[in-house]
Amino acid sequence: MGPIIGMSPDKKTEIPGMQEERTGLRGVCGVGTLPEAECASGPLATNVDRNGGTEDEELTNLNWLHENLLQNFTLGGLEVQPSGSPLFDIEGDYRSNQGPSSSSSSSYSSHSKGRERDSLKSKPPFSFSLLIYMAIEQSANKSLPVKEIYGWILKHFPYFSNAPTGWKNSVRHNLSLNKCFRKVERSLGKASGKGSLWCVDPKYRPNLIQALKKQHFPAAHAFCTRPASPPSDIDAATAMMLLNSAPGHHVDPDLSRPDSVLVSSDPKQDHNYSSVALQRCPSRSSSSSLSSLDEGGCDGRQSRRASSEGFHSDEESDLWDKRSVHQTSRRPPFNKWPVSKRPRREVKPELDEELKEAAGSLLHLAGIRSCMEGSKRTVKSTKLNRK
DNA sequence: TATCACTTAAACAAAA
DNA sequence: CTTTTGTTTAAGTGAT
Repeated sequence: MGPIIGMSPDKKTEIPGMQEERTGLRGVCGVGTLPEAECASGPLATNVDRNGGTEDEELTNLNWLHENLLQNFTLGGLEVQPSGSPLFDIEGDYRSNQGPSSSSSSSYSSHSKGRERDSLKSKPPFSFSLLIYMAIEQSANKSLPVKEIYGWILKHFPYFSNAPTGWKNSVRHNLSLNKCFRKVERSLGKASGKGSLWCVDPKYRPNLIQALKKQHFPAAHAFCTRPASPPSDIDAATAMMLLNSAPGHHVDPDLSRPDSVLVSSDPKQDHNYSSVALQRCPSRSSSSSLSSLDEGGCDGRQSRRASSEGFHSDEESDLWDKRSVHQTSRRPPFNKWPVSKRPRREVKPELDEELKEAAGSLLHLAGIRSCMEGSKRTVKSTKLNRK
């Protein structure tokens, strides 16, 4: 049954060391708790980017971070980026907006063009789960039918437009299996149409956000020990509650700033999308199965293997910690930087500077001050924790 | 080497 | 009847 010949065709195209990351995360970045941007179908973004340069990956990546995070990664605040936002264009077609991207993008722009094409070819550094999450979060109603999810992905990651259609299957597969996504009947809203709407289970949102951040830029969380805030919209309360309740999460109540970046102070907290063990989706049959262990109740047939589909809920309470820790590194974002196999831990001194800069801007943007110290500590503690 | 997270493929059923 | 959507199962890859 499964693929026998080394995965899908497109997979072959990607070179394990230099592919995905370059893609366009840019656009996506704005995800988080997106406000009710009304963009469900009208995506917001216009992107720009393409980062990924081939040559200067590190710098490039940093630039990417800088720009992206700064301009778009407003968790929760992201909102609709006017198409004018240069940085929000993940798509391959570097739309006209590449104007001088604001801030510091000088370097970026200089390279960006060269990389545009890359983003078209490279795979997004996000897992399907995150892509779906982003799509949903950016929708006006925070729920989308699969078709629109496809559309969002295509729009933001042109890579898929050329990829074999299998990715759609993967998307559906994820929707079905990930506990993070819930199917809701489409009653209001789009009256007709096939299928149901899919939304993110609020319980898992914080985790998704964390995961997203980690994938974006693993070191990003280190920049802020203190999470900024969730979006200013209604979800804020929920998100805060969730985050606060989660171990290590502290959300600044005030952060209603749209552009704040939400970061977990706890390194462990990452991307265990399934934070609190809970049963998910009542509406879903076995989907949740992701973890037969945890929600054994749901369906147990997905045995261990299936459980690996991601997002498990913790079987053991402490699982969250254990898993999240390494989950983070699972899909290294820009990973596979030539620099080293473990981008996250080994930060070169030069990079450090870059990081600091980026961090500074980021923090500034997020309205967070003086977290560098904290972040440093966080980094250290992270390391310690990992041990 | 085992395990985990994630991806991809495919079969199938149900709905539109 | 065809296409889309949703669910499941199986297997491969890569990282730890």
